[in-house]
Amino acid sequence: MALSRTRAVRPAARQPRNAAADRAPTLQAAKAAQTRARLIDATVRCLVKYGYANTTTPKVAEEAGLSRGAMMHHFENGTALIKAAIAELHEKRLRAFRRAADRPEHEVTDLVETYWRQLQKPAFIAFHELAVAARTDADLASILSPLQEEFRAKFNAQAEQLFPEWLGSPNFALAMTLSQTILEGMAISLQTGGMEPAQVEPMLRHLEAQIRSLAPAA
Amino acid sequence: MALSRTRAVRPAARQPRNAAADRAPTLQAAKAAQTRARLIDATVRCLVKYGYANTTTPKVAEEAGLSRGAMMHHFENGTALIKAAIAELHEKRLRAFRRAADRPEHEVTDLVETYWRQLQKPAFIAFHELAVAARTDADLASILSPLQEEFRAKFNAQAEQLFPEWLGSPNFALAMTLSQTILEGMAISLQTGGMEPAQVEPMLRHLEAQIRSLAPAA
DNA sequence: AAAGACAATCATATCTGTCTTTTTTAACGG
DNA sequence: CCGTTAAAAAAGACAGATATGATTGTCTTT
Repeated sequence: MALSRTRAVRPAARQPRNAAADRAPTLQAAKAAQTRARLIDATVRCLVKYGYANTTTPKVAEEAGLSRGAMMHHFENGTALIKAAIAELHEKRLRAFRRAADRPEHEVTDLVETYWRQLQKPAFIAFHELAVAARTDADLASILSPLQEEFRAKFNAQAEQLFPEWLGSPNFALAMTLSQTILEGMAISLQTGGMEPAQVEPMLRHLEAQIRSLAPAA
Repeated sequence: MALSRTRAVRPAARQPRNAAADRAPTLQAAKAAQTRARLIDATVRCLVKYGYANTTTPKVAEEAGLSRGAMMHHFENGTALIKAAIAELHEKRLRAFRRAADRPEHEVTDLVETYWRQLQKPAFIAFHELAVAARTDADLASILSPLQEEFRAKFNAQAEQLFPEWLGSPNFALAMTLSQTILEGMAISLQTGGMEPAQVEPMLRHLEAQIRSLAPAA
């Protein structure tokens, strides 16, 4: 996709057009929002199937079952589409954690299981695809970095709220980093052929034991 | 780079030409080997600087200080260049381990330190760049997969040889996977902005403690 | 003279952004 | 209630940029 900056200053045409426009509150043109969602979804699917580099506007349009012209009507350029997809992925990650936090039982190892399940979903693959691309793409990085920081902060806050007994423990940050590193590292290694799938289960159980041993006396 | 397969069947011209050719053992034209090495080096540098997707033949040629035409003289197409770079990276990884094994002192945690240092080098970034691209590029994957498996095997064999007391321990595989996952996961997270650098040291120390506690009674 | 190293150029393919044209569809007045 | 109309949606066409493989030409070395 390459995220190229628009050369000329477009005459400010076709602004993002928030679903519920200023004065016309309800419109059948709320269907536009649905189409936009369809395009964003197609973008994420393309990220997973083709990788960031090969996620081109024609491919996304085809994946969404639309013409490229129609697609450009909803997103003025490829950058806008990627931005929207990133925002969508980010919110999806946050929502998933909120859901997990709303569950009644809060076992220490629930976080591990929940996050691991998260990492199996396409959203994580797409996000990693973007994160890797951002390493050599300053524009992409400027979009992604703040969101990554926000996610880390909310992740920690969520965990702190779920397990108040950890509050103030010097082991808290370590346990968080350990969990994230191991789980995300495994997810990536699985995708890129770096590790054998048979090792996943033992690793999960070991991590759970680790966390328990790091926990302060309840 | 995209690793596209050559369409027509080239008339088998210009075979790889191993540095020391069959009968003409010594030639000043061994400079060709030097140029090839320069090109391979430039390729790795480009992988780090621009990422796999943006590592194009013009960029590599420029980085090597050669014309693209000259480059095509040494590597008939971009695929051949990438293949050579992969082989180079693979051998570099293996050599680094052999060097580490030749050192006299074999502390348990030496492996951690040594591997972690390895992961800071450009070679690992380049390799991960390739591994991620291979997820959606079957041709690249067919080249990379066997090498990854070979690396894993040699990595384990090396460790087993260095620490014979682990032999037969059910914890051995776990310790190996744990080390690889944590260290590689951290290296990637650092590159992609997924974790805070301040957390690296505590993680390294924790991993070392982990390995010690997994070790069988000496 | 012959071969290899190197350079320059050509032709093709694809992606991107922009512009123009057609089709659909919702809104409004008769 | 329905037909007209204007805007939105969709499709298509076009030019610029860039990457790629291939071809041809030049110069040095043996």
